[in-house]
Amino acid sequence: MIKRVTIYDVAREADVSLATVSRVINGSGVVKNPTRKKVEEVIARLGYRPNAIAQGLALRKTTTIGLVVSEASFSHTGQIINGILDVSKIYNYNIMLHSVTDGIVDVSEIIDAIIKSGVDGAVIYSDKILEADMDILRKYQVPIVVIGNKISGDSLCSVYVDIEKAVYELVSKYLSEGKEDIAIIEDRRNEYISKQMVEGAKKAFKNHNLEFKNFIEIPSAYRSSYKFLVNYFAENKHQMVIANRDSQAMAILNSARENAIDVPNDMEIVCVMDTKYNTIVRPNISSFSIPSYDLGAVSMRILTKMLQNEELEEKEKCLSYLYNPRQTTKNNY
Amino acid sequence: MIKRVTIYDVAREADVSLATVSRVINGSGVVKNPTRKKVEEVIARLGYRPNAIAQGLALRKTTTIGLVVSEASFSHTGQIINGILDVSKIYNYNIMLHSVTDGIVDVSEIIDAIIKSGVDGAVIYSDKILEADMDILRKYQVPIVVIGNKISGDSLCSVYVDIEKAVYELVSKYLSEGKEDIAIIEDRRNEYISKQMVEGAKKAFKNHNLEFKNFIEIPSAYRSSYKFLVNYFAENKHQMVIANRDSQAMAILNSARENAIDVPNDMEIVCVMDTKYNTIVRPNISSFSIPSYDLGAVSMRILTKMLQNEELEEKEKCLSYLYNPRQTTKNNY
DNA sequence: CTGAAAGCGCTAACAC
DNA sequence: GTGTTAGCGCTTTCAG
Repeated sequence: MIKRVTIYDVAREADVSLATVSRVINGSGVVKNPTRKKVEEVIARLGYRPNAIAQGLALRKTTTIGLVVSEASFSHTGQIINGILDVSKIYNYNIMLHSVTDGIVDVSEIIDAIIKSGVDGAVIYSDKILEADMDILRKYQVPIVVIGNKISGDSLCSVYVDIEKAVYELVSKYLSEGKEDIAIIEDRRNEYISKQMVEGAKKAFKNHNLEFKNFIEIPSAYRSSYKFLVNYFAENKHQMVIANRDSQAMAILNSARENAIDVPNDMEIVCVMDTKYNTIVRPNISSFSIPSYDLGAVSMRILTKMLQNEELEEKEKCLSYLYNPRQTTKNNY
Repeated sequence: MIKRVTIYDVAREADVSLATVSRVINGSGVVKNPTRKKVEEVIARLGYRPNAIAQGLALRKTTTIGLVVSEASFSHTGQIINGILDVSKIYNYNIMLHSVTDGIVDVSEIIDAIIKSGVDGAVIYSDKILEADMDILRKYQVPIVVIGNKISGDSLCSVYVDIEKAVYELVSKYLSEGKEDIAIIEDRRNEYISKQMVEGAKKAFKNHNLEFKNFIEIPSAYRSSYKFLVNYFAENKHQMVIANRDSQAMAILNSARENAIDVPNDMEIVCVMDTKYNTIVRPNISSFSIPSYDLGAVSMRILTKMLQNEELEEKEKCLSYLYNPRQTTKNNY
């Protein structure tokens, strides 16, 4: 950021005042047409670009929003980011990206960076940021939209998919068909979702006067759940198993095949997150489709509304999922 | 960004001057210990955080770097982003994320945003940003690191993997075994890589006095290459085919299975990008492993060096790949 | 319709 | 050691 052409240069060159230049670049106030033309010509000639930092200082807003994610490499997260990026472009916001990587960064540093950078708002998609952290942000007047958790508050909204309900409905269906040996696989990378899945199952079981107990936790000794699952399903079998991530569902599928368990006839599999891999793998994996891109896009849209004090119809926006029965389940419903 | 506690508040409360406060928060200059203590106490009590925007203005640098990617949802891109994020945390840089999505954003807007935001530097991983665009950035003194293309210049470095060489070696190996029916699948989303792959193959063929001609282009009518490939391999077969993305390799695998083509005995498949899905799918897909995370991490590291005028051992950094023969190829070498 | 001037919050000479 | 002050580049009253 060495010497660049500034508004002074433009003003001098066009023989007008700073104020006038400022008016033409912002379209604020009235400027006579010839004056405007002249200024615009100089701007073009000099290749002047307003310095957003200085604007930020003067206006006390940055048209930048902070985005916090846990892990950028999941396809689901990528989609969310894409959604946010696309909408933010439309409303001319910049995105400051932060990630909560265990070990390298701790949450307090991120909070710090967010506050210092003076973002106008933030979108958070991460289990790792807790209520307490968000309190700090709110103290600094940062409007926040949370993705994935149903939560709201003064300057806090959320966009989520009701996973609990999804699982509840699915499990209920199976129970009413008399299939009671249903298991849910933990997703250590998404504790919150795992919890919701279990809640949904519990409710469904309770309705049938049964108790849900097949929550399969991944022992922490395993670096990847994949390894564990391949072992587990070499020795265990359920009528139906629900996993969160595609790779988990695939692990189950693989070990089923290796152990001559027929999917879907001996064991059915449903995956919560829907990614393209679910339809690439054979058999195609039945799954809910969680609208990742929309989660991102909608949350960004809501944030823009908050920032412009527009009316919000609801602070907790629930996006609907679709159930896509494919080849790992027996009944299409 | 409403009224926040400023350096003035701290100075007044601690009964010292701005300069002193500035000195303690920056660790610059010398401050007597009791004074320092007092200031630190006030800072803590008031919850003061320096405003990075104002700092940016005063210092004419932002400790923010711009990151441009084509598409955030590929696992490969996600890994690159993770690498960049981790390193940027270490050196205390913020990341401003931009994506070049066809239709929604055009490149000139991104260039504009980057310049206006006054980033200290930029990392670009996108085929869509051309030389001409980078020239503009350089005119504005933005040091740039490009990922994926071998390129360099005044304030321009790059980090890449020599895909051409990888393919050259692989193809040479096959040719020397007398396997000449080798095909390469176009990846429309990564034209540059496709081009390199073809170059590598051409050279290898030329060495054997042969001509490479099986570059399979995906007709633009197809929204996804997956569909096309399933059709193509229902009617065609090669001794060996090389694809770039995992989903393409899987498409080939699927249609091979459906058409009773035995992989690897009737047809071998190699994928360039290595993702976890390559080892999840059965048979496991042989592939090169392109160190995505490292591409990101190294490029960010180089950028920090450029920004601090540290010595750079090379402006075009080539990262090495590994070849992982798995179950879609016959020979392990 | 346009210009002058006072900040926005912070840093960095330069004094004291 | 610590305080004073002049910017950094821009916006926005308030006069004219």
